Amino acid sequence: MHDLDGIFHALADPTRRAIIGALIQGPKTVGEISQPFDISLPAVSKHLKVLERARLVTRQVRGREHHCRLNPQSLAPAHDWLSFYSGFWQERLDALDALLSEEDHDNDEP
Amino acid sequence: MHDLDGIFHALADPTRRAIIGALIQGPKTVGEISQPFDISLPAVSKHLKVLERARLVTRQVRGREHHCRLNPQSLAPAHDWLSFYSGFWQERLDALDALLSEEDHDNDEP
DNA sequence: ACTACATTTCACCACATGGTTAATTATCCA
DNA sequence: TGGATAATTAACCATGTGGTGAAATGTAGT
Repeated sequence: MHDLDGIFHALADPTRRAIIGALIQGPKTVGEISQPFDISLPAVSKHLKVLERARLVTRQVRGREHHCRLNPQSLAPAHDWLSFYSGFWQERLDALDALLSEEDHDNDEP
Repeated sequence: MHDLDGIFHALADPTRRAIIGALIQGPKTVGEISQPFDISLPAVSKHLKVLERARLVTRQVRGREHHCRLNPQSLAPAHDWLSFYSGFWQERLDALDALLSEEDHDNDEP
């Protein structure tokens, strides 16, 4: 599986994005993470596993508490991918479109 | 459903990312899009529907051909989200970590 | 040792996903 | 009109997803 599959899939769920948003302030235990959400602890545990598999979150077990920490540099591949496709190419796509529609125009009026 | 759900979900599949990659050179028909892939036309059709729902691709029906066109500015929300979390915050997260581990250190040696 | 606590694992459910083949719709063209 | 072509829709299948409650695991504290 490509890295991007796992990263984008992890980001496609609003609960997981919210977990990331909560984790940006600093490490939190699983219980602390689950607190604002209206879902069971096992559900949160599963979300965390998805985030871990994508390396967006790392875990440090200290006693019975699992401290989860955001690993933002792992977002880089996704960010790079989007930077490549988003905005940057907009102008030259517009230019290409203009060119193509000119061609069409030429064909319409031979 | 939040926009980001659909966008990130659309991007989580390698076939769909490849379709986007193919479409960056300019509009293509469904047949042209499906040509490099080893999957059936209905499968491609489904992928295109996912991309359309996320507004990453628009379609213009001309006769029996459906011309699909990339809509890159629709990637902006995802790009913005990632810009916010990726890299930009890295330094201050590092600073926070340093601060926290100092505190821990203080606690270890009172 | 016993109990409380933090978290995971298990077994299950409803539903979505990505794929298939076959049938359908709609357009082009001779 | 009739046949080829472009694409979708329909019906189906295996697997994955997000959720649950109940049981299990492991650690902390008295």
